[in-house]
Amino acid sequence: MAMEEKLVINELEQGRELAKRLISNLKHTSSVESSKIMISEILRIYQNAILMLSFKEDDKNILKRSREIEDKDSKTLSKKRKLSDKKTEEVKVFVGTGSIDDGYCWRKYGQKEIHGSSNPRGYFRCTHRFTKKCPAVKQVQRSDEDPSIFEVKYVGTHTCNNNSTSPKTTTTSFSVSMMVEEGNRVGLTEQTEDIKPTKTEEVMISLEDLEYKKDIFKTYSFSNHETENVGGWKSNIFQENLSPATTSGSGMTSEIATAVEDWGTVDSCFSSLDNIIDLGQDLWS
DNA sequence: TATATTTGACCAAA
DNA sequence: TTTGGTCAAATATA
Repeated sequence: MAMEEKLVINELEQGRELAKRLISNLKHTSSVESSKIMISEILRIYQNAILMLSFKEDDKNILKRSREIEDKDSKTLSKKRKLSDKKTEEVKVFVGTGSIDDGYCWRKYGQKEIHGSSNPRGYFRCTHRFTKKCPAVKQVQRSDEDPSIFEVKYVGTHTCNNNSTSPKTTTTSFSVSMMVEEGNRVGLTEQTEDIKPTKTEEVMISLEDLEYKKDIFKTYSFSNHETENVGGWKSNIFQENLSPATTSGSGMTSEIATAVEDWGTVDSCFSSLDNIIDLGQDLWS
């Protein structure tokens, strides 16, 4: 049985146990608050399980689509713009919920103002681009229509297998405790998708959805730290309004730094997700 | 000191 | 010529 499946089962079992305790609670106590907390936990656990399954589906989609495009011919490369060809050779498409943080390490290498868009687009490459010749690239841009939504475009296939041992090693009991500590948000996430029928498709992910993913990732201990990430890294997915030049920043840097410090036990590879999430929390507050 | 981010410049496609 | 994507030097951070 795959690790992901075990984790999902573990989540569901916890949900069942909590439901039992809730029943007992309702029989023997009159504490409405404790019952509410349990209901909240149960809903979160099931949401976790759903999202974990979503991740698995995403992986299948990636593999399927990558195979479809793999046989394209390569062109002669100029010294620059190496990645331009990758767009026609390998396009990873994330469909569904689990897409923005796939457990890979991303390093920002550029940011551009996009014509007709009020928000800049950030360019990220796999951290292992040079060490493992991993060609994966992704672009992240805040939606004009809804600033709380990020449009994420994945280009290229990971050859680093960086997430092969990722996340999924610890028990989920920790996740529950983290969730309780973090608040009482309950209910299903609302997600918008915009799958375009082009070679590169985009997925729009709500920050609320990311918050739930953050909860999930906190359930894991990340043991596959690459040596090049030992020191950790702070990357803000987006920076805006720092300068009016072709590239600009967003004033999120300090928030991100704080966020990463507060989440020190988590693999730095996930800091990009954390950055997005923290921005989202700012939006909510 | 090593690693990550910022950002102006460069390049190619449209 | 405009625009999007990338490079790489400068800068920031741990």
